[in-house]
Amino acid sequence: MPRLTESSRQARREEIADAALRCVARVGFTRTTMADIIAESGLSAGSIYSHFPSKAELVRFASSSIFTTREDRLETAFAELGTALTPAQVMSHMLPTGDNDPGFDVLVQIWAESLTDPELGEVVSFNVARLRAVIETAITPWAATRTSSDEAAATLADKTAGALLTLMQGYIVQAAIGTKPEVPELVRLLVDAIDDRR
Amino acid sequence: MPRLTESSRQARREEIADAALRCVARVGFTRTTMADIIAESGLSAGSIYSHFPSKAELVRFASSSIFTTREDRLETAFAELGTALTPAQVMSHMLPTGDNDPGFDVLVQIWAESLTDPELGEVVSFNVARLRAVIETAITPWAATRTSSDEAAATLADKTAGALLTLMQGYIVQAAIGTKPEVPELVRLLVDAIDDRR
DNA sequence: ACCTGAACACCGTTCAAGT
DNA sequence: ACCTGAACACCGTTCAAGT
Repeated sequence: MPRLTESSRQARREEIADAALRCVARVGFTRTTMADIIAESGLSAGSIYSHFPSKAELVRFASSSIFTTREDRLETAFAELGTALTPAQVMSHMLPTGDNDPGFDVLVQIWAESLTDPELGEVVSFNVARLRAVIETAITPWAATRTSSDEAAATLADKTAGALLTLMQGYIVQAAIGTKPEVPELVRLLVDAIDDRR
Repeated sequence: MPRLTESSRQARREEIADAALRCVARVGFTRTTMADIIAESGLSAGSIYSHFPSKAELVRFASSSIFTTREDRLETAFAELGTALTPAQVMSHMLPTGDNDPGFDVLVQIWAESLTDPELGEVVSFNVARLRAVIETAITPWAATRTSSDEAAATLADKTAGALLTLMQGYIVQAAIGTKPEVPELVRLLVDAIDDRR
């Protein structure tokens, strides 16, 4: 059999990863079995292992594509919304309130898995950094209106992006394990509660 | 062999759970194996299975004791600090900044596991509710200073407790997977960023 | 009743054999 | 080169046999 071209090798890897993601959507991350993925992909065990050296590596690949999909969607949304976004608007767009986003469950499971899989940890770190950069870019115009120099604006945007990320992670955990908070109310309550200068 | 008294049965269950928790501290939650727990406890497989019907049940028991320990510690700390706590002070006490708390990793792993184990999900829900109640009690005097009726104070304390919980969960995720935020700075940044009334 | 440890079923991975 | 599927090693659980 002739060697697959590089692009069809890549396509095959994505086909396998997609099968894995369909399993994850159905039975959860940790509970997804190689036998599930084998059945869902329609390939054989050996074939899958000729494309991925291990289940862990497959999971990393699939996780990475989950992150990338979210980040790309967000980047596009921010670009379309124009440049005058406040942090609160950014938060609202990152945390869609309508549908029961099954992706949140998967995110929490990936975070947990990354704590015992250093290589997956790197995938997570990389993507947290990218998401942070996306947020930072989106709020930089806002930061510029509150500071006097470009440098100060960059610092504020950077640090604020980190804080928003932390709040967003809390929202995701809360949405996954319990009730999904209302973003505007959450924000209002926190501001009322925490600002000790009032 | 005579039947163990109820209290020594209980003691044996805790002995096994403690062995499990030592394994979790060493190799992580998902990666802990029954063989590890068997070796660590010094008992045999059959013996452990005469005290717990499954690994899942053992994990639930151990998880529950992790939560209870944290909640008890917090309740005591709040009681000792007196009744005039602000939400920001409550946050600071829930998220110790000094040591590299390994418990945060375990919490994230328990949250993830609870998403595919409904019974563990109940354990988590129960303990989130208890933690929320502990926070609510601690901030009720503060809420009373900002409202005109007891009823309004109770509502504010309840909703604020939920918001603090969400922020705390974000902090825990952030601390587990990346860099631990500084609580005061996090709070200040969020307030500056999010309050659209300024 | 409580405990032991060999045995079983299941899941991740490998490998000899096909095309 | 890519694929197949039986075989292997490992892990959760059971069970006949001990005290």
